[in-house]
Amino acid sequence: MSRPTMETVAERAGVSRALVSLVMNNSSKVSEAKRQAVLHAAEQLGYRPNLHARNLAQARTKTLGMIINDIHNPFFAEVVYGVEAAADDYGFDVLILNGGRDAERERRAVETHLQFQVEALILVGPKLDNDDIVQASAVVPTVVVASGRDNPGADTITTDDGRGAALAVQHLVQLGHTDIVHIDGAANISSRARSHGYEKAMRSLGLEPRTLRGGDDEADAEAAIVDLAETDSMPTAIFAFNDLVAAGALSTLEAAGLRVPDDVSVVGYDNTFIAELNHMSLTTVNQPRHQMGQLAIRTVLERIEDDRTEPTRIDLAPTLSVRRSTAPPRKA
Amino acid sequence: MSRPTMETVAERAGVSRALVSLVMNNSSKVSEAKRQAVLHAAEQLGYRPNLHARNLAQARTKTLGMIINDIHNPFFAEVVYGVEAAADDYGFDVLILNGGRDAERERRAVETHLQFQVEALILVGPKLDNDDIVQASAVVPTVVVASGRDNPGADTITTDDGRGAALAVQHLVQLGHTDIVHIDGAANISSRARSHGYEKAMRSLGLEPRTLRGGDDEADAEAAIVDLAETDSMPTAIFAFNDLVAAGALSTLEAAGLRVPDDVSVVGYDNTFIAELNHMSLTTVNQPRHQMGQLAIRTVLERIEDDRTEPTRIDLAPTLSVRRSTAPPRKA
DNA sequence: CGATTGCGTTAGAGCGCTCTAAATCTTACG
DNA sequence: CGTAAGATTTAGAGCGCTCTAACGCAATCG
Repeated sequence: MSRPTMETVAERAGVSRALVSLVMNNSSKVSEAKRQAVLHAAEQLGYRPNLHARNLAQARTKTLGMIINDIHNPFFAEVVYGVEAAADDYGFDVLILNGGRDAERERRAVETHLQFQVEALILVGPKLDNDDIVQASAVVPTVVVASGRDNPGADTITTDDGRGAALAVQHLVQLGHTDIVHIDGAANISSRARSHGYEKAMRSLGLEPRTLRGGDDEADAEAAIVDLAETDSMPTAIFAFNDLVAAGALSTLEAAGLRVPDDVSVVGYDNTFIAELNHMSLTTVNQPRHQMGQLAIRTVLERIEDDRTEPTRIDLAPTLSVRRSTAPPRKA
Repeated sequence: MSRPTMETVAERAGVSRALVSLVMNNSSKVSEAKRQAVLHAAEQLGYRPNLHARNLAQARTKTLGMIINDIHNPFFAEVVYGVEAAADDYGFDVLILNGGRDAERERRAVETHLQFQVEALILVGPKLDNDDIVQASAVVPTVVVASGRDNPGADTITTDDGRGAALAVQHLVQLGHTDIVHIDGAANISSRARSHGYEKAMRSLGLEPRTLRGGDDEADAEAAIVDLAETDSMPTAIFAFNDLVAAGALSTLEAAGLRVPDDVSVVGYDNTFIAELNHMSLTTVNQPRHQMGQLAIRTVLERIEDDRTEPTRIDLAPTLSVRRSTAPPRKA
């Protein structure tokens, strides 16, 4: 016994299929009597419109596809809230697929979304390389929410990672640090912009940059820190790719008998709630995530309407949230 | 210029539409020559099957709908990974909708999923009440991944929250605590089971339970702690509804000048990565999240195949992860 | 060599819905 | 009372795909 269709409802209500359709889309040109009859029949039958049929018939889906780098990372969660809130305002549904931090999985996710005929693609912190993104944006309006890299052909919403990194460096230098190491984000899309920013800021202040390979999260910081400890080249401050890496640094430093911020200052990036936790109290660079999500939707919907050709680039200003993981260096 | 359809591909390859369909579903009864021709034409045209059309025609979608309580909570993220991995094995796509910690939003999410003709519903930590869940499961196989509550009509994957709470209490009592307060999860689906477990465990050890209203996350712990501090009835140990609440407790306690674990011990629930962070180092109850996700899929797919009538109830055993937020109480 | 088999291919109906154009019913007006 | 103008309602085609049944054709067999 399969689900009731419009036909079933129409029969029950004693009207035509087309009329049921009108009621379901609450058209204004239906008499109140028939409307009630239809709604009543639908209710009784537990009728629910079949979105696939509707999408096929309408040749549009009012659906957006979002792919997030990693649901595990709270940074992305807040972008999602921004996206959803905005999409809701415009009457679009948002389908979320989890990239799982894997370019290949993301590629399949893009494919799935396209087959679902989403009207636009929102890539949050994609692992995909430029080619893939360009290719996707040739099929459907695409916006990348992330940072740094140029994404020819696709719109991007970023915060100025170079500036963010500079904020971190400046803060540390003002505290009196000169030996500042950066643990980067490895292959992460935002990594390059942040490390460039860090290096540029260091050099412009006459300091020698030192960048170590990190990654996405806690575990990825460990190797770098252990390395610093073992080679006896521990700096007085560390600027990490993101809050999770910073958290990992915190743990590993402590495990190595070093205290934060007394022995080493640590700065994170993203201002996730982790940084806010009193016990972490991590100085970090803040990105306006909610706003980024909203702008992503707005950008992509604009592109659905008119079709500009030049890509939109929105670059927001990061800010620094100073907490207790940074302090002046120990006097030598 | 709209997207190419099977028709277009068929023309280009000089075959019939049906043949293209066979190739796309890689049927074995297509000659190699034609197969190549079709694939080549599809490639050239950038053809991509329209899932809506396919779903309509097949009357099945090979898609599962998942609703998670809150993407912001890392606990759910790991369940998601379990679900996705398992679904992948069975060739099902998983659509994620964010409940946003709001019953009304979840209700809409269920509706959206049903309209998308998902073949099953996976509710992770739902805010929905029983009626809604029963109603949904009347339409489509539904599994609830959460805890505690009886959900007549729907399958459930839980960890035994009563047991988990007891583990926490026993641990604290063994350390010598007798004044243990519980901050609950308010309207959360798992809240009742955990607080019942706590109360039962306390009583069975001859101790008087004290339960305070909490909530889902950091912010929700504050009022409870402030209240304890102001009424001068601070216990020697706190058992929190989840890790986020525990983290909030940690912050607020510290802000009130109390040290953890010296003045107050704190136990969380969920063993999220937050608890693991060295700086948090939270003693907490662990749930096998990944496994829960996998079992959810298995359960729900089984129900799609045969249709048993009795609901499946899988109740997994929690474990305790002891870290540095618990210690013997200060000697009076 | 005609009949049989089986493989590869195709025609055509149908999935549940929307949308246009046309049909029907009211109501208003001269 | 006839008719034009609206207001409602409906028939029917079509969205892109799958699936069943049937078709053509080459290989096989007695």
